[in-house]
Amino acid sequence: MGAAASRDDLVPALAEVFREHGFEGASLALIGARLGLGKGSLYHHFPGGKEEMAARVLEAIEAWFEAEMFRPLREDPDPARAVRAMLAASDAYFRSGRRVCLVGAFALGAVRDRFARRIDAYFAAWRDALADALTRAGAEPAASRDLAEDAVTAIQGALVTASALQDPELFGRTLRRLGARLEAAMKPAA
Amino acid sequence: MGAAASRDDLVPALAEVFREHGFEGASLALIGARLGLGKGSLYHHFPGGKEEMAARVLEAIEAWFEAEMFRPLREDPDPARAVRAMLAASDAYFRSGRRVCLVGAFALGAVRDRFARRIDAYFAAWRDALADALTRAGAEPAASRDLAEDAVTAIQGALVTASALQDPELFGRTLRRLGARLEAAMKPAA
DNA sequence: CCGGGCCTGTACCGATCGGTACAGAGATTC
DNA sequence: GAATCTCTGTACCGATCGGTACAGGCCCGG
Repeated sequence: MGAAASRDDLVPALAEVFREHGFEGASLALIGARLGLGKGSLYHHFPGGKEEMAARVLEAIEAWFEAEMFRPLREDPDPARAVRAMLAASDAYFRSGRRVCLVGAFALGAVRDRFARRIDAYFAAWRDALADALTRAGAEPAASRDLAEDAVTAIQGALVTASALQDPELFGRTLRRLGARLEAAMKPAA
Repeated sequence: MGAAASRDDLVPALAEVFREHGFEGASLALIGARLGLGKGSLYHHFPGGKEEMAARVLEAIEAWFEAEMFRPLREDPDPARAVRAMLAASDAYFRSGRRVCLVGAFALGAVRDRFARRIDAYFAAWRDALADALTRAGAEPAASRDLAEDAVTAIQGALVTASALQDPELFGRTLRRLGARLEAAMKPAA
């Protein structure tokens, strides 16, 4: 379908193709068709081929999360607000469960090893940034780490089951449950 | 490596290959090598090709979960015990987070649509059986449904993040947190 | 000893895979 | 206006894809 109008839209469009078809399933023919580019152009912009395309996509995703979620979690003077913003940003980014997490999908597949460092870094940064915010919001450090792990896990799981059951609302319900758990932990005292 | 000794070991061995490489990544050459069979034998046992292989694998998985987890959840006269047994069975089946859920991996990929009914049925049966057990254990029906959805989601998410972070212990920690939440709900009164 | 299943390996098929080579279009620069 | 540089489409490469055809090995009942 639609050609990518601008060059800067190339990576997001690539991300969408990888999200929908996975790394192995996204053939160069398919990518070219979706981006409106022939192989010549593809290899001009990404001399490293598919591997570089995927690497650039992972890079862009990590940069987006870092700027929009992880940094606020670490630096916002109001950590509770940053936590709530994270949940809202998750709902927006994953299109309320209609979109899949590319990094999570890569983690389950055979490509995991090829991009191990980036995949690991993405989840570790998310977990650590959230734990930091929870601690700053008054939770015990140990409890914060536990809860942060729980939160990232719940979001990933919700993307899996929402996709499996074709039930996008499941994602919203999970975020609500998760929000309640996070709020409870952030209250300075029970 | 090792050839599958008996014919009955074919499907479990197939499942392992699909788990490790995904549907698209599991080529017939790879499958043949892992099962110690040539294409002739492969197509003799599975005339429908890869599609039938995957279908038989999903069938076998669903049958195992039905017998070992879902039915006990629905029928065990001691539902609380069945819930605890489910957590233990999950830990065993997924090798404490070292193994991935094939159904979940399929759900995230492009193959989802091809096996939509089976994937949907697997997760729906799990959720509904667990909700049934929780209700029988004294929880409110609405809370049971919520908690059951939460549990299946948490387990799937833990498999994603454990694989991503190469941290199998994350799976056990998630099961412990989940167990605590389930136990709390099963107490007849707070 | 022999005929006929069941099961197997192998050669082969057209299609598609990721990747390369290259010639030319279009704009820009002097 | 000629040279240059960026970007593009297309033809082509060997390898591999899923799948088919088929001949023969094995083992059985007769």
